[in-house]
Amino acid sequence: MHALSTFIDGLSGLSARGWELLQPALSELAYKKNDYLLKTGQVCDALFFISRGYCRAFYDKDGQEINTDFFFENEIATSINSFGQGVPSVFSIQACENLSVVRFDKRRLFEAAAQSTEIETLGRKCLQRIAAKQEKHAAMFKIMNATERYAYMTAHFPEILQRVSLTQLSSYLGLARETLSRIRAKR
Amino acid sequence: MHALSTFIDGLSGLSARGWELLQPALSELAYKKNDYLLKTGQVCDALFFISRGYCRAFYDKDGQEINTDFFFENEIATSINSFGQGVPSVFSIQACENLSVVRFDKRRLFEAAAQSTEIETLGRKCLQRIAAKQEKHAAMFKIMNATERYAYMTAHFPEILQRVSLTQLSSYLGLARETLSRIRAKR
DNA sequence: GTTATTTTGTGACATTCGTCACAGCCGGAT
DNA sequence: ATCCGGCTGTGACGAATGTCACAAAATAAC
Repeated sequence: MHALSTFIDGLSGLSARGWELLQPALSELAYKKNDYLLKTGQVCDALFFISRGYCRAFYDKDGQEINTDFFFENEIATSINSFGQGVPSVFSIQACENLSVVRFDKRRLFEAAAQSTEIETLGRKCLQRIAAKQEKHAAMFKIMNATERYAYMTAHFPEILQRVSLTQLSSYLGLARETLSRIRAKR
Repeated sequence: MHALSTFIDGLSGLSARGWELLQPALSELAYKKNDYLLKTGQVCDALFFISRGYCRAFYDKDGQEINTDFFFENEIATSINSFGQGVPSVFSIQACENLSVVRFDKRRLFEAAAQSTEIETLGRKCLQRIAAKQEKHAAMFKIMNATERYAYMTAHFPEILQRVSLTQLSSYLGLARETLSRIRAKR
């Protein structure tokens, strides 16, 4: 739980009472590599705080898997659309390594938030961070070409480069594996 | 203000007291076509609820303007990164038509939220909607090619097609104006 | 240590897309 | 009516990217 409390302190913090109210919503879970945290078609009823390992969100386009996101330690993995609107998720979330997570149960989280403004604020800040990540990521595709996108990733998210295979990374950057390989070959 | 109250009711609603607390944060403003709501480099200290007209967010890539977003009636326009983190915005927001907006002042909004959980909840729901929009939009670039992106827009956001010129739309879809013109020519 | 399996690199070629140039069209201003 | 500016379409051509095929390298499994 230590990683989680550091994460929460970085957002807006919680009083002792806030923590107490939050407890019923939390559970520590372990996933094995390739296990699913969420499958396409399911309604996402939880947030997953990643404490160790990493996972990916991917979309199945007639048999071909396209990665739409990666979640590393101290990030929240979820489908915003599914979680927020209560609709089936259009993508899956799968562990890429053995994974330790803290699961936030949606129903219990909302109950806790209803009793404590602190927790409501925490949820807002968390969403703010997710929205900001998506805003930047969406802009990347409009502003940059393939070479620039790769350079941007190496400059701003070197961790992803180190831990994710190029095969997995290519679809996240919106290009073919071979193209990414050739971009890297040019210096 | 009627459009705003309908919008808020659609999120989570507000009691009479909530409305009263929110008032000091709100101001009705009019922008003329081509006026700026936010300029690159400024810190965004407000949310803009669009009640009439529409505006665009665009990034300046060495002289060339690239549209990253459009905001129509009953949407919230802002830079999440700048507003949330208090950092200078990397893009501008500009009126594409004469515009009527309700401005939410950041400082006063936070004061109101501190006094009322309702308003805090409203902020969270609003962010949730923005995050969901970005999540879908970012996925579009990874999952679809140019032709599919255009077809997706016509199917899901016909309003944008009707009101935004193809010249403006092309950069939003991540392609050259001429390419969009040719995609349309093929049936 | 050896064998599978996965990952990465590379060549050949087709397709898509961007860039430049120019023409036609439309609407607003005078 | 005329002019002007912005928007859209189109041709020509080169650059970028995708696809298919296969080999080399790295990693995992036994």
